[in-house]
Order: sequence, then structure tokens, then C-alpha cells
Amino acid sequence: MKSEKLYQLVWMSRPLMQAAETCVENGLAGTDITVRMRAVLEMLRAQGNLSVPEIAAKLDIKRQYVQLMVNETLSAGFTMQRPNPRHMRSPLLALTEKGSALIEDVIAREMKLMQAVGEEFSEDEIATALKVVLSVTSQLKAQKDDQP
Amino acid sequence: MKSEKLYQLVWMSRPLMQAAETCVENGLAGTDITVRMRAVLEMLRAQGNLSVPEIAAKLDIKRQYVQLMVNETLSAGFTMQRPNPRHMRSPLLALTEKGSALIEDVIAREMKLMQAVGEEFSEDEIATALKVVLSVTSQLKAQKDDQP
DNA sequence: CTTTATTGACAAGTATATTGTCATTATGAC
DNA sequence: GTCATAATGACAATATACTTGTCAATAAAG
Repeated sequence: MKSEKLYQLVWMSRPLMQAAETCVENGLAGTDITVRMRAVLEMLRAQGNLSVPEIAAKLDIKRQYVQLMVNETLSAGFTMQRPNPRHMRSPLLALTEKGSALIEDVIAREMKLMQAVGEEFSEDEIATALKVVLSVTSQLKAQKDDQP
Repeated sequence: MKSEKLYQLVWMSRPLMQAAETCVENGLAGTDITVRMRAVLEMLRAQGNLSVPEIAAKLDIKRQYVQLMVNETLSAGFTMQRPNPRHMRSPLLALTEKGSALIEDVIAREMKLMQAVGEEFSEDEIATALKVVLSVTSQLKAQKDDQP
């Protein structure tokens, strides 16, 4: 039955996440960043310059904790503050050259892993898997709002 | 490209897990169990009677924490101890009638949600998604061992 | 203007674990 | 059987990844 497989799929999200985070952690050994600093750098790489509250919204974690993460990247010299046209007290974070080079390198290595992992699947299979996972996630999120 | 989609799929595991856990939590409101107690009951339902270290191995968390989870289900009367033929000091945990009824009810409701969520996909799509997710997880786990 | 909202900084709290230790008692090798 | 080794439950301490609360400054909105 479909629902049993879907159930199993959903419950695999935890092991998948744990395995993925372990791999990321291993890939970060030797660099000067932690997993949480990496999250900031990746976000800035993907989304361009953002303020702390904007990053928090996109990561769906509280701004106070993002502030901590961001401050670490600032003091390590991987990000810098730039004036924010939309809010004077809340600077935009931007990657420094050092930070940009580092996150590019890290992601390149991770992407290489993905290439190896994906070898046994077709483009279609991966596209289907992604489609299902995205949709299931958004439906489960929406569920929360349905039943108050 | 395949690897970009795979990358995105892997990073969706966290939001998926969070959405799923929120749904489970909501479903548990009104019952007398917590999410971690539920994990024990579900495991016993699926795998039959198990000892604490066996549950820990299957959940991939430390036995000391599982002990805590299990003790809660014991004192709430959802599980009971039965003699373990393979180890005299480590009793097998079994569902009580109360516990069995509760977990059946909880899972039935969750399964109903899965049915609704899965409506828009074919059996094949879900099977493919599950296959990919299972394989990616095991490959990422294996990765850890490859590079010591 | 003046009320309200946002932000950064800081402190404290919480949930979900892990790590360490110990006494007890099984288990397994011989 | 005997004995060394391992497994288990109980308990305590620690860690991690956050959340929650508060405050002063200041920006934004009406």
C-alpha cells in the first residue's frame, strides 16, 4: 500500500538527516568552520546578502541563535557587514573572499559525494524522489495549520 | 543535473523530519504519551518484544537514554517486563493491552494522514522515492567508514 | 511626532541526547 | 566448573542545539 511506503519514507528522514550531517561534519574536519557556521555561508552563497532576521526566517530557527552563528562567521573573517538599504540597524551579511572560497570548496567536495551517491539512479528517479519529498514536507507543514 | 537534485533532496531531510515530528506531536496531544514514549511503543509493535539494548541499537541512540524512555513507558503502564531467554538480567519489554491499544490508535490516525498526503502520487512514484531515500541514506552512512 | 516594531546583545532555560562510572550479574573461553 | 570479560541497569554529569525572555537603542509606520 501507498500509505505504508509513505510512512516508511517519512520515518527515514531522521536517519537520512543524521547520515548527511555526519558526512558534512567529516567534510568540515580540517577546515576552520563548524557545521553551524557552514549553514550561514551556504545560505549567503545561495541567496545573496541577507540580514540576521532574514537568515533566521529562511532556516526556520530563532534570530537569537542565528545571531550567534553569524557572529562566529564574522569574527572568523568569513563574512562581513554591509549597509542594509531596508534597515539601518540591521546590516546585511556578505561573504568575504576567504569565506566565499571556503564555502565553494566545501560544497564542491560535497557535490562530488552526491555525484557518486547518485550514480545508481536515473535523472527521473531522483526528480521523482525530490518531488515527493518536497510535496510531503509542505503538506505536513500545512497540516499543522489545519487543526487548531 | 542529478547531483544538484540529490543535494537538494538530502537537505530537505531536516525540514521533512521537523514537519513530521510536529505532526506526531500534535497527534499525541490528548493522549498520555510523549514522542519518546511513542517511539518505544512503535518499536515494540513493529519488532516484537525487545530488550533495552536492542531497542537502542535499532533506534541508533545510546542505551542509557533508551532506558529512560522505556522506564517512562513502564511506569505509565504501557509496557511490561517479560523474562528474556537470552539474557537473565535484561528483561524483554512487551506492550500491555493498554499500550497496544494506544499505539494502534495513534498509528492508525497517522496512517490516515499518510493516505491523504499520498493521494497525489502514484504507487510507483512513492516506491521510487522510498528506494532513493533508503539507498542514499545507506550510502552516506557507509561513507563515514570509507574515510578514516 | 509619537507610538509601535525591529534589532542586537545578553542571560537563562529546555529538550534531547551523550559520556562516564559503578555494582551486579551474565556470558563465554577454557 | 572456574574465571576473565562483557553486558546491563542505575545514576550523575556534561554537551549540543536550540528556545524564551528581557532590555536598550533606534528605526519604521501611522
